[in-house]
Amino acid sequence: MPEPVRLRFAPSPTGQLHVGGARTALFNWAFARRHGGTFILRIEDTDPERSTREFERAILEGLHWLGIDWDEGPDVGGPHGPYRQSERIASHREAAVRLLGEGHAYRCFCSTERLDRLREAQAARKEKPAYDGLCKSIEPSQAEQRVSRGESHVLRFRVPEGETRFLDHVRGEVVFGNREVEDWVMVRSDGNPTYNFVVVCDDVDMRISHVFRGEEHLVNTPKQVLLYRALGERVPEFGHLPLMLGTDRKKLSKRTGDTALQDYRERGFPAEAVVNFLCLQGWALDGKTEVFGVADLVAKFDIRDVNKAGAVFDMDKFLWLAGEYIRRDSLEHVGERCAPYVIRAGLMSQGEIQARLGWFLSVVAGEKERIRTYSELPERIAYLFAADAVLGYEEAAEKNARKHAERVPTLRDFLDWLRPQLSAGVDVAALREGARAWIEQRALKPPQLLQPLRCALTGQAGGPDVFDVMGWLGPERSLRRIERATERLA
RNA sequence: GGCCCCAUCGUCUAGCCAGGCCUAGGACACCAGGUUUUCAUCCUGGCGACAGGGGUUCAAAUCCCCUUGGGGUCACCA
Repeated sequence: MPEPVRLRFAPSPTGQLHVGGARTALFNWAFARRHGGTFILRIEDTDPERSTREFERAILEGLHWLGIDWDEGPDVGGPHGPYRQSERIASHREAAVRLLGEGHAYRCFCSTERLDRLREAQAARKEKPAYDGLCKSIEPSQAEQRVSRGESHVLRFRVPEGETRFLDHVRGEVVFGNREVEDWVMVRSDGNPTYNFVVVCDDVDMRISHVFRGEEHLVNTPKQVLLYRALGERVPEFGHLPLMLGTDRKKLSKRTGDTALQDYRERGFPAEAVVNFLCLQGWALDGKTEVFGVADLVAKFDIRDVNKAGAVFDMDKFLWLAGEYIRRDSLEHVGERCAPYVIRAGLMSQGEIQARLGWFLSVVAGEKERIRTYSELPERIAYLFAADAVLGYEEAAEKNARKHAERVPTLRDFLDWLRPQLSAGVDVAALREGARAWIEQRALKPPQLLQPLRCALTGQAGGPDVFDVMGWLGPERSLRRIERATERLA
């Protein structure tokens, strides 16, 4: 284990934090914490066109939401800052000049047009598109002259002969023939450095010991290893995480579903469930335990236990996990999390929830084991807020009610019994017991009363105990709904 | 297409590195039954995989090779 242990997560603020990126961050963080190392957040904003502070903020917030913290970063500072690549240009420039002086890089004056033509021709001949090295052999002095004349150019890395091998902690030894690695652009014609260049410069400057990232970066690694060597620096340990796949088995993309962490947050997935699910994509705690938290991850995570094969994102399992967390959570907390969705749906205001917190929590308790995400609550309890006179009946609910031929007389009889019971409000427990006796006395099967009653009160086929529902509705509304059902279910 | 990576139930995975303990374990989903006034929860059971072919070995899911299949990547994006 190289010391000190220093890992980083380096997102580019050109969009929302991707769930795959979130998992990468999580694994890097867990490894750092497991080994008492340092976890660093670095913002890769070298693409000024697409990078925004807005996205940067959203990414930081998303990571915080997952419970990931960092020891060094753009917001907290640290001894190896700045932590935004755009602010590290001076150091990049210095490295570029050095590489150029030592012959590890050269100036390339080829125009974009020539490069395009080159690639076209190569494609036509079914060759791999790659830079042909035209400018490789230009004398440095001659190159400097052309530069002083103001000729536009880029800086390319001079890839040596031979092959490049490195040990990947997920995959084992990986070998690339250097002929497959073209002389890639380090610095653009506008003077801005490219990703493959800065990532190495910054990882060197920040003394990064382990680089764990998505498998899509595997092919970049030889370029970077070569650069570390040219710089005379220690090559970090690598680990390329398997891709997260859509149901089409391709890299998870917007086409196959929500890819932004924020989407899941907005859909009301508990953060702990997201973390848990992300862990399960490519890693397992012990092969048996499915539900576990960050403490277990930190205690057991080993990069060598990460799977090599890509993992298909299984929404069913994700939803199951989310529900599992909600079921295990406290009523108060679930209520608190659900409240914004209830408000957004226009069911209650913040003030109403506060004023009737006991009532609200009772309703939440009734649905807690049924919802899988916080956002599922409003649609499930909307019937409580509907006007009694226009409450709609779901098809399945009405079907269940109409199964019973004697539904209307039964409801009428029940209503006669119920009215006096409700004169002093709803005592749910007493009502439930009373109704049970009532059913028994008439030698009815419970569904004969309860299914029409459920339809009358909720218009839904499923849901919590009907007597709880009456408690929530209160006496007047309960009676009104049952009265109306004696007509509607006729 | 070149290069690189990968391959256990439909899906996530354990087992593989250190070959026998594997009649391949768990979970999601699905199906059946039980509990419940319905739905959900919960409980029980079922379905269901070592991609194919060669080797190595007394013994292979585990090691090697080939085939097939899948994926990633081929920018002055990151």
